Order: sequence, then structure tokens, then C-alpha cells
Amino acid sequence: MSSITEVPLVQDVARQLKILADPTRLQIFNLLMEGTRCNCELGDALGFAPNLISHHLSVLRHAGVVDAERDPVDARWVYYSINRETLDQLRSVLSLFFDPARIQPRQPVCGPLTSR
Amino acid sequence: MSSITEVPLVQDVARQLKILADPTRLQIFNLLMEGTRCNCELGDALGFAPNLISHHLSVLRHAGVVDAERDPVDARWVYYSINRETLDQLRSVLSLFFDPARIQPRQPVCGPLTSR
DNA sequence: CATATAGTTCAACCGTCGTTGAAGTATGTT
DNA sequence: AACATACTTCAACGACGGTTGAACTATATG
Repeated sequence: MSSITEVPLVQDVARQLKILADPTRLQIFNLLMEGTRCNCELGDALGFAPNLISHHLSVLRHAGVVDAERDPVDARWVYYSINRETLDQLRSVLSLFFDPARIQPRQPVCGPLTSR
Repeated sequence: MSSITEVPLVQDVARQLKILADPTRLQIFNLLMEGTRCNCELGDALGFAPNLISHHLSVLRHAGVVDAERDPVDARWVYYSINRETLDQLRSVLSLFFDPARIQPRQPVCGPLTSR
């Protein structure tokens, strides 16, 4: 088990945010937050073509945000679900990065107060 | 005071994430999380031209994420800081949206189990 | 073996948006 | 009044990435 305590690296946070910042992709993510779904369920619910769903799922899967699992009875169906480890880690990262306690009082390096 | 308890709307979350998902903009945001800064300080620290800093600050300001304040002594300087209300609201939104407790057990609408 | 279904991959298009250089604004200084 | 400084606005470029239609793969069914 790994628990983060330091402020995450900006580039890492940006990368993770970028993955979720797309409306279509976040809609898919949001639906998966309500439980496991297959490609066709997502497409039906959101009104998007299967290939578009597939594309966004591959992005989410590649980022470790989403898991894929084939149906044991009929292997044509693939079920997608949120990866809880990644979700927990994401929450931790966001919570640390956007922590108000990080905000420090200003120590002027610039401005009129510097040279007086 | 307003406290959110419902799961935030996907489109709203996407909008907020998009604002912060850009690396350059998030770097600026990150520096402001360490305390109030003026344009030139941000530019010096990050190695970006003033107009680029200015552009991203305007995006952040427009979104209510960042506040601007002119120096009372020398009004040429503008100090930028994180808007704490917006930050708190952002934390709340993210915390609710990415809450693992939202994940429900699958109730098949699709797949082989449906038609048997 | 032929057909159907669930999903993926590919190539191409196209809009958004971050970036840049230059001009413009506001304020202060000499 | 002229110049300097801190910052903003503008116009244009260019690239990343979301979207689309079509072809492709994999599995199942008759």
C-alpha cells in the first residue's frame, strides 16, 4: 500500500485532469461510476456510436482509470468498470493538490515594497 | 453559505476540469497556491512571456478561480491569488463526483444474462 | 460454412485552443 | 511632456485531439 503525503507534481496532475476533462469521456466515466457497463449500454445511454465509445474507453483504460473484462458466457461482450485503486489515488492527488492549507502568506519578491 | 450534497452535473465538472487541465495554466495555478504573485513573478519563475501568463490568468480569473488586485502603492502591479471560495467549491465537487461510494453493483441491461 | 453481433482499429477531417509577436493601455517617474 | 514599466489585447499561426465512416477482428449462432 502506498499513501501520498507530498504535493503531487504539476505535470502529473495536468495529465490526469486532461484525461477526464473531455465532456464525452467524463460522461462515460460518470456512467461507469454508477456501475459496470458494456460498450453498447454506454452508447445507448449517451447516444454515441460504438467506435467513439470504444475510443474513449481505450484512453481511460490506457490511463488505468478503467478496467475491461470479457463475459465468461458470451465473450463478445466486454464489461467496463472503474479501477478503484486508481480512483483512490486520483482522489488523494486532487485532495493534496487543491488543499487550501497550501496557500501561504505573500512574501514579496517583486513590486514597490521590494526596493524600499 | 451553500453546501453541495448531490452528485455534480457531468458537464459542470468537465468545464472546471478543462480550465485546470492545461499544463501551463496549472503551473500558474500551482504557484498561486503557494501564495499571491504578480504577473512578472509568475513569468520569471516559469519562463513564460508576460502576455502568455496574462492570457492564462484571464482564463482563471474568468472562471472565478483566481482574484486580481492592484497594488495600492504602485497600481502598475497586479497581484493574483487563489479564490478560496471557488477552491472550496471545487474540492467539494471533485470529492463528490469521484466518490467510490457512488459505484453500484452491476444490474445487467445487456449481455447474455438479459435474454435467459 | 455463412451470417450476425459486439467491439476495435484506421485514416481523414476539422475545430478548438495554446502560443507568439506586435501593438495598445494604464500607471508611474524624471 | 517624454519615457519607462507592468500588464493586456489583438491577430494569426499551428498542432493536438475529438469525431466520423468504413474496414477489420473476434466470438457466437444456425
